[in-house]
This record gives sequence, C-alpha cells and structure tokens, in this order.
Amino acid sequence: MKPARRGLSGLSGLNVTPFPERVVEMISDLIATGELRGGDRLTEKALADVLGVSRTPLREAIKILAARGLLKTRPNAGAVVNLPDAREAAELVQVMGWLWDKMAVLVAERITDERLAEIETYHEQMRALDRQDQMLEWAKINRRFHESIVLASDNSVLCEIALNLQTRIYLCFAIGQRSVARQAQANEEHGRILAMLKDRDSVRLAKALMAHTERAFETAYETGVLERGSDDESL
Amino acid sequence: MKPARRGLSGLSGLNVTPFPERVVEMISDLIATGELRGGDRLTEKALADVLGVSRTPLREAIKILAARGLLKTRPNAGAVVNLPDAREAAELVQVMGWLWDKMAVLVAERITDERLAEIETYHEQMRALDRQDQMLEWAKINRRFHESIVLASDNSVLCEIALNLQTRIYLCFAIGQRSVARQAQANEEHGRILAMLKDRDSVRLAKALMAHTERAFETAYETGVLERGSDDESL
DNA sequence: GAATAGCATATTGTATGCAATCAAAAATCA
DNA sequence: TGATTTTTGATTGCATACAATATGCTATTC
Repeated sequence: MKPARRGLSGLSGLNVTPFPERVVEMISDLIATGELRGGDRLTEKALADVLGVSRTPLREAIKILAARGLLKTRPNAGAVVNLPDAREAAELVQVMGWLWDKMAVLVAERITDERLAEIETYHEQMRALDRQDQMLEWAKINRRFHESIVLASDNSVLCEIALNLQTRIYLCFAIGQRSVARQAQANEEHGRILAMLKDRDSVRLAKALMAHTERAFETAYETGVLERGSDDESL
Repeated sequence: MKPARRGLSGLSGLNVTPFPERVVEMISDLIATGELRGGDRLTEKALADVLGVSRTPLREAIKILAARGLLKTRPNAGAVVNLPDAREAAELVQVMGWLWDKMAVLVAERITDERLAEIETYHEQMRALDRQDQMLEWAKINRRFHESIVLASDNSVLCEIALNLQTRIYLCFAIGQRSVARQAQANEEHGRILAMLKDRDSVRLAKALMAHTERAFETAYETGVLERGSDDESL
C-alpha cells in the first residue's frame, strides 16, 4: 500500500539534486562544449565563485569527474582537464569500437518506436542548426542524440561505460573549433545511422557508428586539438 | 638541493597520498573482503571516527566510490553498498565476458615474462593459504592475481573499465561466506589460466577467464549473497 | 483506537577557517 | 652574470561549525 504522501512533500522529490551532481553536470557541459579545454586547470576558489557554490561541493564534484577520467588531480597541485594523449586516444577508439559492435546488436533488438522518434527529433533539430553561432546548441543536441542510441541498448552496465567513454571522446574534438562543414557531414552520417536504426541492421549500424567515432577523432587531429602520436597507433 | 625542512615536516613528502584516495582503498578493501556487505549503510560520522579522518575527505571518497558504482548515494539519506540485483549482475557478467574476449588477445600478445613470474608467485601464495582463517589473506592475493592479468593487456582504458567491473563482481560473492572447497577449486582454475597465459593461447584463455567469472557468480547465488532473478537472465 | 500533527534527535549538506604545501619572484652570493 | 637561497603569495587539504533535511517518537484529536 502506498504511503500516499500528502501535500507538497511529494514535490520535494522534484529538485533534490544535490550541488555536487549539479556541479558535475555544469563542468561536464563546459568540457563538452569546449569552454573548458584539455589541460585547463581548475582552481577551486575561482570555479566556486563562478558556479556560486562553496569549495566543499565543488571539490566533491571534482573527485567524481576525476573518477570518470575527465579530470586529473595531482596532490596539492589541483585538477586539470584530462585530454588524452595519442596513445590513450587510440585506446579510447579501440575500446569504443568493441562496445559499438556489441551494443549495436542490443540496440537493433531492443530499440522502441518511441526511442526512434526521439532520436529522429534530435536529428531534425540538428539539421536546422547550421549556422556558426548555433554550433554550441548543435553540440548539446548531438550529445543527446548519441546518448539516446546508447540508452536504447537497455543494458545499464554497458550504458554507463559507453556514456563515459563518449564524453571523454567528445573532450577531444573541442566543439569550439569545429567547422560548419564538419557539422553538415556529421548530420549526413546521423541520417544514415538513423536509417539503420529503423532497419534494425546491427552489422551496418556498428560500422557506421564506429566510422562516425573515428571521423570525430580525425577532426580532433586536423584542428590540432590532439597531437598525432609519433609511432604506430595500431594497438 | 633539498630544502632540508627542519623537524619532522620533511618526512611529510614521503607519503603524499591524500586522504580521500587512501580512504577509497580502505573502503574498497572492506567491501572486497566482505566486511562491508551489499546494502550496508555508511554513516559518515561513524566511519570517519573509525578511519580516523574527518567527514570532508570521507565524503570525497564516498563520491569516488559511488562514481565507480560500488556505492549508491541517495540525497539526504546517505550511502549504501551497491549490491547489484539479478539483472545488473547478469549485465556485469555479459559485459565482462565481452571484455575478456578482447583482453585475452592483448594479454596473450603482450604479457612479459616478469608479469608471468609475478602471477605465478601469486598463484603459489594462494595455494599455500588453504585454511579457513586464511581466507581473507587469500582473497587479497586473489584480487592481485586477477588485477595483474588485466594489467598485462597494457591498454589503460580497458584496464580501468575491467578493474572496475572486477571489483563490482567481487562485491557479489562476499568473501566471508566462501568455502575452503570453493577456494581449492579456484586455485585449480587459476592453475589452468596460468598455463594458458604461458602458452599465449588467447582463445582458451578467454573461455577460462569467463568460466571463472561465471563460477564466481554461481557461488554468490549458492551462498545466498545474490538472489536469482525470477525470469530469464539471458540478456 | 487510529491517524495525524508536533517535537526531538540524528544525519546529511554546505560554508568557512586554518595549516600545509607549492610555485614563482626577489634577493643574495660566488 | 648565473646559480642558489629566501621569501612571499596563492592554492590545496583537512577539520570544524552551522544549516537543512529526514526519521522516529509522543501526544493530541476525532
């Protein structure tokens, strides 16, 4: 039998998100949108002032982000945005590729029409945002687009890992430097991915998602965000 | 030239590991050894007193562990040890299986003789610990044994993910309830795994590691640590 | 007698203060 | 002049204090 909470106390569940989690989101957004770039240092007091919280919840948020691999903390030296080097970038792509292979199968099996509609909506929204000054907005929806595909796999452990890797990969092609041309290309790729989702074609889907990821990294190298490793990256 | 700080303050440079990281290790050990069981609640003040630190670093450690999926925090309701339900347990096994497949290939290619010797040492140490009261010590070495195999893959991203999943899987078969018989069986399996490592036989290695993981889960179900899901677990 | 309102206690969430540490600039000496 | 030491400022790490919230008990009312 439900306790049947009375009155407004039921509403308290609406915005109980504690500061640290919200701060995590804020910083994640700053990274995903390119406002925070790889190597940037986060000074606690400055960030705390900007975000309007004290250092305590901010420090907890930093620990969470470090645990996710987005920040790197050094004792007594603060936290910096952890841009992967060439080697780690290659590892990210490799592992992400493995996951795409498996995930594509689950997604093709399990994706619902509602999810498909949601993804298509994101796709249409992105196609409408083709101006340079809309790039930031585009990036945010792009994130949701890919997030939605991952979530369609309906495997919480896989989702958790894949979403984390995705965010770290996003970090690499700092949005601010991306071109409108690349955006248009991405939109086309999204269209093809969407078609494969509708067809439940897991094999081609996995390939397309992988190619999409690799292309994103290419962009990162071309724009100089990442530096190509000297020796082989064929791990 | 050393600054030659006077008094004992010079020694502080030796152990610079900040509290939160050390507390993370402590709590991880408590979980891995079964002293903290799934569902147990962590009250901050009590734990802080036991560990001899204040609540601030403890809270940061809790956030890290929650980010790793070992704890679950609810707003204003504290943190509990996050024992997976049947569904999530099945997901853990499934994803771990995928990773073993890929990891076995890398390990077979890259494992060094030094690493092999290290693993063999762990194996021998475990074989010598066959008494009930040595189970805790056995568990700690067991952890290092598997950790060492993962690290042999020499792919930092993969290691990070696999080590995390391993810890969460360990959580499931609370060590305290394991039998000496199961321990002996595990030792045998370890012996076979070691042989395959020496042979660099990635195919059989992947199968053996997967079987080993599944058997561990079986133990968890048999000892009642985990409850079997009602319906199919064939995700 | 059951249910609800109010109160008391315990626990979590956040802010702030102080000590320890680090980094870089200024000063000193060879 | 160049290297080394000193010093100073800023920043991190930790502890404590205070505020907000939940939980459990008691008392009161219908």
